[in-house]
This record gives sequence, C-alpha cells and structure tokens, in this order.
Amino acid sequence: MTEYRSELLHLLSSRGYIHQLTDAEGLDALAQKQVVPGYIGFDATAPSLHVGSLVQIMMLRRMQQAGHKPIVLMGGGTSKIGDPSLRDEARKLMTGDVIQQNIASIQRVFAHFLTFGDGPADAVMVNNADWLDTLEYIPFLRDIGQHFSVNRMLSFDSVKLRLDRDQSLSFLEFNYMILQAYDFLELSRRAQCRLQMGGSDQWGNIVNGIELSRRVDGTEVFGLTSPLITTADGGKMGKTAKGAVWLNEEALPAYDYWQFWRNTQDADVGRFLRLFTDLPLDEIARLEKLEGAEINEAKKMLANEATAMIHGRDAATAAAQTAAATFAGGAGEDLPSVPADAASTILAAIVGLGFAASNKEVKRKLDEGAIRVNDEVIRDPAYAPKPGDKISFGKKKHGIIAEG
RNA sequence: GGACAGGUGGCCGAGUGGUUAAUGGCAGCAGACUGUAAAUCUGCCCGCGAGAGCGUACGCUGGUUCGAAUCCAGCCCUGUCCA
Repeated sequence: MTEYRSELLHLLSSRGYIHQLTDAEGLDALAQKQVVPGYIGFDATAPSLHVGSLVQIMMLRRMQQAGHKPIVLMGGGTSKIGDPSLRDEARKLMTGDVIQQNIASIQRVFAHFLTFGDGPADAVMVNNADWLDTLEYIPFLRDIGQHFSVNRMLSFDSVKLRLDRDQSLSFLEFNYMILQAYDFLELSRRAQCRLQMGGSDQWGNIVNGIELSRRVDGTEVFGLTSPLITTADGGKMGKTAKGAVWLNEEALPAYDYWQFWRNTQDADVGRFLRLFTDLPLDEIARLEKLEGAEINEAKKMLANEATAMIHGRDAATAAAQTAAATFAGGAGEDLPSVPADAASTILAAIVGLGFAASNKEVKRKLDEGAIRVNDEVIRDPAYAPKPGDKISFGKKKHGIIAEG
C-alpha cells in the first residue's frame, strides 16, 4: 500500500476506509497544504440512518480528526427520485414533507459524530433540495446535460444491472446520476468542496461529478470510496433479531445497539474496532490478537466504544451492566419490557416484546424449548408470567415483565 | 397503437385443472455443540385455533367448472421488438 504523507489519507488508509481513490497523489498533496472540504451524501428515505451508513459517517469524523472540513449532504432533493444503484426495482416516490421530517430526525445523529459550526474545519450540513428544487429544465439540459453521454451512462453498473436483468429503469431514476454529479459541482462552487466520499457502489456517481466539475468549471476535485463492509461470512452487515440496526435511539434502544456489536464475529473484531471506534491502533492490535473466549473482551470494548460514541458513555455502561447481569442469570434494568396487563400469557408477553411476530411462532418455539421464564424452560402456552419475571427467547433475547 | 414474453409466499425460482399452504435454493428463527463467535448437525419458517379444523394467499376484476395459482375475458403493470 502507498505511504501517504497527509494526515488525512494516512488516517483513512490505516483504519481501512479506502477502497478506491481517483488521484491519490493529488489528494495527498492537497490535504497537506490546505483544509479540504469533503462531502458524503445521505439518503433521506427513512427517519433514521442505520449501521450501513456508519462507515460513511465515520469517514466524515476521520476527516475532521485530521483537521479537514466535513460536509454532510442530505439528499432532500435526490430522495424525491431514489438512487437506482443496486436496487432491482424502483423505490417508492416520497413526498417533500416526509423527507423533511426524515432529515430533521437524521440530523440529530450527526451531532454525536461531528462538531458543527462556522469555523474552517467545523462540519456543516446542507440539503441538495436547496439547489435541485429550483432547477429549470431547459437551462439545466443546456449547461449540464450536454456534458453527459448516454452511451457512457448506459455502461455504468447501476444502470446496466437493471437493463441486463430486463427490469425497468425509469427516466426519472436514470437522471439520478446526473443530479448527483451536479451536487458535486454545486458544492465545489458554494463551499469549495474538493472531495466526495462514499461507498464503493457510489464510484460511478462520484466519477461523474468529478468529470462534470472539470468540464464545466475546470476545477480539479477528488473521489474516494470505502470498501463494502460485509461480515466475515459474506453477509450484509446490520441485521439483528429485530431488523435493521438503526442509529437513532427511538428506532433502536441503546441496549440493542450494544448487543449488536457484542455479537460481532471473531473474524470481524479488529476490522470493526478500527472502523467504528477511536481506540488507538496499537490497542486494537493487542485486542484483536486475543484468542478463544478471550476475544469476548475485545467484543465488549467494541460494543462499549461504539455505543458510547452515539448514545453516550452512560448508556454504554448501563447496557454493558445489563448484559453482564442478564447473561449471568439475572436481569438488568435496561432490558426491553412489556407491561403485565399486556402479557397475560407467555404468548402475549413474547409477542409484546417483539421477539416473535405471531402467537403461532411462539407456540413453535415453546415446542422447541426455546422459551424460558426466570431461566426455567416453559412449554405451556397458557403460562401466565408475573411482573418482574425475566422472559428469555432463545439465548440472546431477554426481556422483563413490568408492573401494570 | 401492434406482435411476443412475463407478473407466485422476505428474495430467487418450480408448478400449468384436483392428493398444492403451494417442490427447491437463499435469507431468517430456534435446539444441540460452544465463548452472547464461526463452522457443523437437527427442527421450524401465512394467520387464528387445544396440530381435529377454520380463514386468507399465487398482479386486479369477473367467468367456466363439483373443483383453478393452473382454463376463458377484460383491465393494470413490466420487458423485448415493431410503428
């Protein structure tokens, strides 16, 4: 691997964020002589981002740590279209209202990772609806559209995938890459932005933006993508028993977030520590060398650090204590709970806790011996739990019956 | 507007009149083994009900039939080619 001289690229590279880079030497040189404003775009299609976006968020954090200026671009305008990349069907169109609410909700998460403000290296948040919403079609086609070759656009993976699979790609979606390229141009004009980062699937979009800036303004800008983060066994990262691992506390309680990291596979621990925590590299090197059951210590560190970063140190500590107590046979206060009046039978209790989707499923699990109350296996669907009882579904999912 | 192909459970994909709640794969859940890991083996995987039964379900709406995801008609959507 190349030795980078700039703090920025050195940091990103040593922690495993770099997959592709358009002009390594150029960016390395630039980062040494000035504060580089760089951006990443985020979708506003849900009220919370999930861990799938965490690498991107962390890249912005690393930028700031290296003394540069992170720009968070919310896709208020582009979310009205939907990125066709790696999607096999069109996304539902969303209304402006919903998108606005989503943006407001997502914003809260970024405050945990970045320092916002007016200083040269302070983070800023912008919304591409600010310039996309007011574009005029004919001028846009003349000024921007002329620089895009359809022949070339057809060769991009995001488009090709759809076409090869005989799936529809509407003109609306086809324009997504043009708008995203235009974002880069706009940001380079408005904020002197010189760098766009993103996941490896964004390479094509990023390169388009770079070319557009060069052709229209003659500015040289850079692109950097992160590797696709998968788990060691090739799975997509970010699934838990309850679905997506959301970053907003309302969408996923800190205890569950902590559990997600605690359950990391052995083979992923080192990589995740580098990507998702601020622990020093030599400390991480020590942790990832742990073997056998000892590596669980590294996983707890990972869970503690990752949870603290977003939910605060207190929440992380509480989650860790609850986990320690729960898995040692007791119960902790942080556990999910259902009120007793909504848990007259074990069936209702399990469904109420969200561990199973239907009574039917609970009954099957009862037969399988998967359900325990206060660590005693229960097989009777009519069993009535009492307030204070610890309900366990499988080995990992625990909850308690609350009063009333 | 025309010709042809297609729309099946979270996804992929069989099925082309009954024994089909619908083969198989993936994903998911649980049990065993462990370290709240991986791998492996086993079971489960539409809902309700006391696993006797009932209700929903194969793009939508009607029709034929004792009986349809399977046949017919119209409509909607998708793809390819033609205009």
